[in-house]
Amino acid sequence: MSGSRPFANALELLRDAGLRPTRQRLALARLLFDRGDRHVTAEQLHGEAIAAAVPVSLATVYNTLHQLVGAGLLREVVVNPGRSYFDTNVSDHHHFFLEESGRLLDIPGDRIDVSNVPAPPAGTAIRRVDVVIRIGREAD
Amino acid sequence: MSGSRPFANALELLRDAGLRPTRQRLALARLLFDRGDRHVTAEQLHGEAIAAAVPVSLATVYNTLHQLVGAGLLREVVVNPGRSYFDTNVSDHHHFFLEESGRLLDIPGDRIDVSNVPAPPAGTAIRRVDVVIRIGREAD
DNA sequence: TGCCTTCTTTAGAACGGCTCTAATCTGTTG
DNA sequence: CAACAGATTAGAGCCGTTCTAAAGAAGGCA
Repeated sequence: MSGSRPFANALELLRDAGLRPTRQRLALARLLFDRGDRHVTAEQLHGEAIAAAVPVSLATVYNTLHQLVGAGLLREVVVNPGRSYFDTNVSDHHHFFLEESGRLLDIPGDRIDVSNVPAPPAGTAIRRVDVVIRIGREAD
Repeated sequence: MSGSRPFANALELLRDAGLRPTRQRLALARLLFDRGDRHVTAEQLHGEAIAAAVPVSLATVYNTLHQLVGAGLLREVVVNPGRSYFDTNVSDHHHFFLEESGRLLDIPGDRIDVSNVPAPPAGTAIRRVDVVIRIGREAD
């Protein structure tokens, strides 16, 4: 009963990120990080918080998500115009995107090799390499 | 003076796609395909059409862009939440995305190797593999 | 403990990109 | 040239997200 214990961690996690551990942020952090890797939209998370009897406004959900992204605890994944996903897995990895259902699935970073990448333009550096494999029903 | 001549092609291009060559569609097709590979947003294209004294509504720009995507003549690129880019290069290739300016740069398909890709879930097939290399000012 | 400052939360308005609607217009076919 | 299907349009509407200004909580310090 130790290791990456979730409950106590939400507090530390927020403190380490320099965020005051408020009721709302604690609840959101737990919803996000207590169940392993997740891909949630702001609205989903908001719904879960409400369902868990934690009244949080949508604005706060967005604020918190962006703060966690800023702290490197969350990653924003863009696969769909007009909707952002937030990924609790911040390790090096990529995604399958199921176009029909809008679901995301992780692909471990070591399961894909991206090689032979050209150098970025002068004065710029690579921030991230995103591989999105769009999949759909077989035989379209 | 032959080959992929632009002007005459706009007509053919639309007919081959099963789209009536209307004034608006012809103008948009020329703006899109007469200058080599481009990455445009709907609003950009709309602005160009207006500037070229071709009165087109934004709704028509969207309609036309989607029809061209459906015909395989254009490709939608999603890198930014809340804004779509349309890419006139439909060959196999990938992108640099300059986060500061919002610009896209093509990377030829043969300049990147994506290998060792896991099989997609049963009953699904890969539709496309998108690699987006996000770049920013050096030394962040 | 209570006060004070700072940070956080909030409802609701606002925003931006995109889509829809229903009326008008234009290409095309016979 | 008539007539119909398809295309265009202005403007309203939609949806995810952000902004605003005011009220509310955390934490520090006397």
